[in-house]
This record gives sequence, C-alpha cells and structure tokens, in this order.
Amino acid sequence: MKSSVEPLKARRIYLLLRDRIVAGDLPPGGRLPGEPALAAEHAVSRVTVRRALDLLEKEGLVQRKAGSGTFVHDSRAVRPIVADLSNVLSHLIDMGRSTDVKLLSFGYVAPPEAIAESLGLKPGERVQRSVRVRLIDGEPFSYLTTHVPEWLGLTYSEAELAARPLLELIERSGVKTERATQAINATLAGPEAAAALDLEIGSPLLTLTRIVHDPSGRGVEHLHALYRPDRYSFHMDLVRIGDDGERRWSPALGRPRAPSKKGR
Amino acid sequence: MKSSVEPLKARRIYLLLRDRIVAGDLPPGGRLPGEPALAAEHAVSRVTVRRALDLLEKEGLVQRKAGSGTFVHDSRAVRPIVADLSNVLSHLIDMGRSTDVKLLSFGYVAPPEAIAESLGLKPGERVQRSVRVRLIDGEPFSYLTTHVPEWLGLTYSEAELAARPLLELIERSGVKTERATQAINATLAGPEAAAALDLEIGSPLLTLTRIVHDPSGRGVEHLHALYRPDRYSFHMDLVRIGDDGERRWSPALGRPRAPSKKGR
DNA sequence: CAAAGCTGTATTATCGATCATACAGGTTCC
DNA sequence: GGAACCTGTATGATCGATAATACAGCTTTG
Repeated sequence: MKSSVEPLKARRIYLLLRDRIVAGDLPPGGRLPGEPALAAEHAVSRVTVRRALDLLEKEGLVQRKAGSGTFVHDSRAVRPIVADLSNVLSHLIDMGRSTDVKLLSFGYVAPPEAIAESLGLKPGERVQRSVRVRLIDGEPFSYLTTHVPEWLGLTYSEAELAARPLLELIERSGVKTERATQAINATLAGPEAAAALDLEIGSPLLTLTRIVHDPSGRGVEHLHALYRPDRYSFHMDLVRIGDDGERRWSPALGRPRAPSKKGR
Repeated sequence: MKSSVEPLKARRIYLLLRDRIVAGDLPPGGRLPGEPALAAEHAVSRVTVRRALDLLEKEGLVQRKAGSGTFVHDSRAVRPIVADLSNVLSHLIDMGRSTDVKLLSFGYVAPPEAIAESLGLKPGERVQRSVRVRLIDGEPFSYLTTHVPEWLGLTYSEAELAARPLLELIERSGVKTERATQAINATLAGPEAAAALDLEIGSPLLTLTRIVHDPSGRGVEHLHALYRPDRYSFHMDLVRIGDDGERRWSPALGRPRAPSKKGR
C-alpha cells in the first residue's frame, strides 16, 4: 500500500503553531521556542521551520526580531469584523455603505443546475451572475458570487450593482424580500477566490450560502459568500429558554449589542 | 523577488474541480472532461491531474469508470448533518443522545491565558480540559475541546463525561446556564484534529467557540468545536423585519422547520 | 567586553513531486 | 469489427522541497 501523500511539512508545522497561538496556548507577546528547538522537536530541518514561521509572519500572527527571537503578535494587526447574527444581512447593507466593493465579473449566463433548482427557475431560464469583492480599509475580506433571475437582474445596471448593495436594488425593483434560508460552512480557497482575497490557494474560508425568496416563495437571489476567517466571523449571543425538560439555546434578539468598550 | 511557494499543483486542481462540483457547475451524474483535456487546460501533466482526481474519488465526490470516464457522484455518500441555528445547542444535546462520543483526553491543567480570561478565572485557578470526538454512524464529524472551571468539573466523573452531554452535567450540578456567546469561523485541520476526524492535515474545518455563563456572569464552560464541513453545517431560516427605512434579517424562531419535501 | 543565543543567509545533497512519454485494457459509437 | 475515446499503469528525466551544515550579524545576559 502506497503511503498517502504528505503535502508539505512546512505547512504541517505552520498549522501546529498557528493552532497553539489562536488557542492562546502561546500567549500574545510571548516568545516561542527558537528555530533550532522547533526543528528538533518536530524532527525537521531548520529551513522547514523557517518556512512555517514565514507563513505565520505573513499572516501577522508572529513578529520576528533578528538576534532576539520570534514573538506572538499581541495586537493582531487587522481585527476581524464581527457580524452579529441577529442582523446578518442588514449588517451587510451597512457594510455596503462603509466599505469598498469591486465588481469582478458581470453577465448573463445559463445557471448551474443546483442554482437553477434552488431559485426555482424554469428550464432554459437565464440568470445574472456577478462576482464582487468587498474590502475594508483597502483589504479584501469577502468574495461574493450572486445569481439573480434574468427578469430581476435587468432592472438595474452593472454600474448600479458596483455601487449599491444587491438587496437594495432588488427591493427597489418592487420585489418584496420576506424569507431567506442560509447555510454556514467552511472550504478551501480556490485559485480565483485566493487571488481576489489576497490569500494562498488552500487557505481556509468561511462560506455563507443564502437563498432569498419573495412572499410567493419565488427565489430572487442566490448568494455564495466566501469570507477570510482572519477578517470576518459570525458572532451571536444566546439565551437559554424553555422549561427544564426542554431547554434550548436561542439567539438573543432585539437587544442591541453593547458597544465595545475596548479603547483599541 | 522569489516567487511564492506553490504548495502542490495537484491540490490546486483538486480544489478547482471540487469547487465546480459543489457549486453545481458540474452537475451530479455528469461526466467531467477527460484527464488529457484537464491536463492541457491547466497546463499540467496528466499524472498530476490523476492525483487530483484521486483525492476527489477518495472523498466520494467523483466515481471513475475505466475506459468510460470520471463522473460526478450524484448521491453524495454522506449527507451533512444540518444544525438548525434556532436551537444550536439543544440540537447538540440531541446529538449527544443519538450519536457516539469518544473521550480522547481528560484532565486538570493550568488554562491558557485566553481561556482563563474568557471564563473570568482568578490567576492560578485550574480547569478541567477534555477532548472528545462525536461520531455519526461510526464516522467522526466533530472534535470538541472543552474547558470547565475546576470546582465545576469535580462534580462529575470522567466516565459520566464520556456518556452524557457536558451541558447536562453542568446543569445537574445546580449551576444555571442562562447566557452564552459564540463565534463561528473556519480553520485548517491541525495534526491531532485531522487524525481524530479522519482527514488530511490542512483540510478545512468549521469552528464554533462558545462561552457559557451562569446568571451571575461567571463563565462555566468554554467550548471549542471543530466540524467536518462535509458532514456538518449550520442552517437557518431568516425573516425580514422592520420598517422600510430599517429593514433587517432576523432568525426565524419558534416555527419548526418544514420537513424537507425532496424525495431523494 | 565576551559568551551565548537568536534570526538571516548561503551551500550542497537528497528525496519526493511533477513531467513527458509510452502502452495496456475497457468503453462507446459507427 | 474497428476507430476513437477513456482510465489504469509504468518508465526515466526534471524540478522543487527538504536536509545538513556553516557562517554572518544582532540581542541579551553576565
């Protein structure tokens, strides 16, 4: 039996160290073992350890000081944007107003089968497909692929899509958006997403797939979003409800989140 | 400038094809381009294309037929478990009752700084640390690392933790769990998690970090969960609420999910 | 200052991933 | 049947990742 392929030892050590850092095992500001020590510990060459540390440094997780050591970066340069789940999408509309959007692709195509089905399209019906990237402070953090039925897509122009949130354009057209279903998952960055998000191929990404329906149940928007996990994550507050036999967690709604007191 | 490291071309092509498959671009049951065609398209040797296809086949995404071609597997072998967000945690209690749990590690340790802080522990206070794996139909799908203050952890035994959901044990001890905050994100599998979840190192994982508080605000549980995205994902229904000027999405609560109508 | 430790850099050697090519055997279609 | 495709398999050559080693320059410590 051929042994399975080992995809880069450097990557393995990078992952190990990264886990220990984000888990708080190696506290911020602390110095991690020297390169020779790490090399011995993992039974690899020092060159390989260095490449792992290169990756960590490029992500801003560690800071190297020649002659001194390698330290866990305490104030992570870019703080992740926190998306409160109680207003998942409105937060995105806010985002659309306070961040930059780059439109990478725009056009009308025949939809993939899965998307046609989820939107409830008739066979042969075409869709508008757009790919956008959102940036915060000039840095990309999300890669959005949307599919909208052609009849709806035609109510706005390419320039409008580049400037305004898609949901706003949809509602402007008179379509009511009442319900949506969404799924949150994880994947690896493919070549296009990696390039757009300024990442290595194979980096982890948060995914959000949302299908928006109008009151009649007709699908009006299929959104596939990829997020850089270091710049974006979903947060939510939960409260425990129900009687003893049937206690559950439920998202804490309505209550606006207390403003962050951190001075930064 | 040295060009950045390209970690395995085979992996790159694997990711490309995988994306097209899960996006529905290559419809289930369909045949994908021949190996020579793929090799030419990506400017890569056929051997490399084969290794990418090997990965896809091992994940059950494609099926190869000698002499005929490579086809997208239409009935994906393992369906992801769907976690409805309206009862994120109670669903986990249900899981705990209908799935197997393996306890990989159990003990009392000094907590990492980040965890001590999030639980509001006094300096020097120790915690119970446990690592568990959940399996569905004998297949692992989640890797759970929990930290509980020592005084609380001592109210149950290692054997009880292996048999019953942790939150149940906490509540049994008389501690009231009222509030929790959680964050959903994505990472790559490190060596231990990869081994426990039967994955390659560097596979993508969904992460859930939850901190449970009692009514006085004291932290009683710190949970770090890693999920295999092919076997687990978060789903939720949203409704649009609010007046025109301030419309938002809100999780649809209470209403039990309509049973899926798909025959399949 | 000097010793010890660290990161930064370079060199050569080895091993694995990838390439280019060729051929065997199955499937599809005419 | 036979041509044209496909996957499965094997070969030797090439290139990149890793190993082993050495040294320069900086920082910290005594």
